Amino acid sequence: MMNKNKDHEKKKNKKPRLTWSEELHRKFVNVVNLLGIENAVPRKILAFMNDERLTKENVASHLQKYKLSLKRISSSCVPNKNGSIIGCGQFQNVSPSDPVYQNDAVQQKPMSTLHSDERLDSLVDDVLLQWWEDNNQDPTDLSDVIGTLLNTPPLKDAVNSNLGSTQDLVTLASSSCVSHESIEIGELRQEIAATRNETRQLRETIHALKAQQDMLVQVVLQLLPPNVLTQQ
DNA sequence: CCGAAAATAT
DNA sequence: GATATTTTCG
Repeated sequence: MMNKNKDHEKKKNKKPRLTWSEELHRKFVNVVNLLGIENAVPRKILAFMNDERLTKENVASHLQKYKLSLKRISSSCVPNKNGSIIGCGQFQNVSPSDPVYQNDAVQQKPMSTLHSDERLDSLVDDVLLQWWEDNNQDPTDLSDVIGTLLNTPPLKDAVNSNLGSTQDLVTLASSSCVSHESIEIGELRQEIAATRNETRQLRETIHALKAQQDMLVQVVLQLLPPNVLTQQ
């Protein structure tokens, strides 16, 4: 009808172009990790995210891009698997400026080579505190509450690796203490033991919570297929 | 409904 | 021109 009326000023019933803020993306990744890339299909993701801003198409589109980025990353880690010729000289050629690292989650925790003390601190400050912080946030947001734990893939690994290095910590601390002759080695040991114990408890808590969440996810998934409201 | 590809918008 | 997001298609 309207002559040369471009779609410009037409904001009738059209939703404005969605932009995936970091917050939205984080939520998205949370849910995807929660469901597992396996069952992460648009409808379920949408239901779990439960965000009025989103439409199934939005999610589908973002999922497509997300999978592509995952694909790129994994393939750059495992160049090939052909049991034939061609010496495996393939090097990773994904520069830090690669869009993959800038746009999509998949952030690596740069704390794998820190020294014992720092590692412990990192564990507490950078991971666990983060976790608590996130978990204590607005408990009305299902996706956030549920996703937080799994949201931080580095969490489990970080905890385990640090837990594993606790032994080293003990020996390290002991030796350095001995060399400085009698500096309350007893207290030190105690402290170490306490920390160790604390860490163990935290790990247990995390395991428990994860189990709870996994269970919850299963329940919701069972409840989903029928006809959960999915229209926006 | 899903995922991939083509079309647009930024 | 490159990306991000939307729309079309199978």
